[in-house]
Amino acid sequence: MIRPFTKGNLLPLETEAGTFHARYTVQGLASLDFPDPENPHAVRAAEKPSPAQQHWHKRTSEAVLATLDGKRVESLPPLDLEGHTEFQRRVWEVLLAIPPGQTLTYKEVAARAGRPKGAQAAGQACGRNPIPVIIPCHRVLAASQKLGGFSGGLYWKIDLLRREGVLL
DNA sequence: CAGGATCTACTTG
DNA sequence: CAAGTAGATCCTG
Repeated sequence: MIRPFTKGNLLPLETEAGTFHARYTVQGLASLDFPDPENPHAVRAAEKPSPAQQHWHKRTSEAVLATLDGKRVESLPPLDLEGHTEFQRRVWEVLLAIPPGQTLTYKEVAARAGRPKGAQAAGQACGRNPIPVIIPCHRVLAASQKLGGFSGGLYWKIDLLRREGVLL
């Protein structure tokens, strides 16, 4: 995934599942990328973070590691969701409230975001989530209890759910 | 206006 | 069951 004109500092985040990359602006965590599937432990960048960013990165790392372990996240860094729409932010707020091991359907997410008939729009918003894992878009399934989609690759959706003990 | 990480309600093998 | 069709819905660029 190439992001040529993004701003902020990109910091590597080591896990047993590979090296994620977190990007921070002056406002907080702005995006999280999955490890490179070709070379999971490759480090794409290690820029010089501000003290605040270093502090945030520690919390991000703990949150990602906890989620990979199926555990509840204690605290999050500030999230920089600027540049997105009202509806998207509402959907992401809904996702943040889903505990590990639990799932909602796209329809339920839409309803909680205030648009009971906007299931497809909710799916669209999930697909644009810039901070997967932390904003747990993997905990949203189709109404048929089937998987639905996942922009990070369905492998990750299955793996993250399995780590939380969700059976499909 | 077309296109989605959808849903429901069909109909057909 | 699975797969296909059709229409409804609504946010996005």
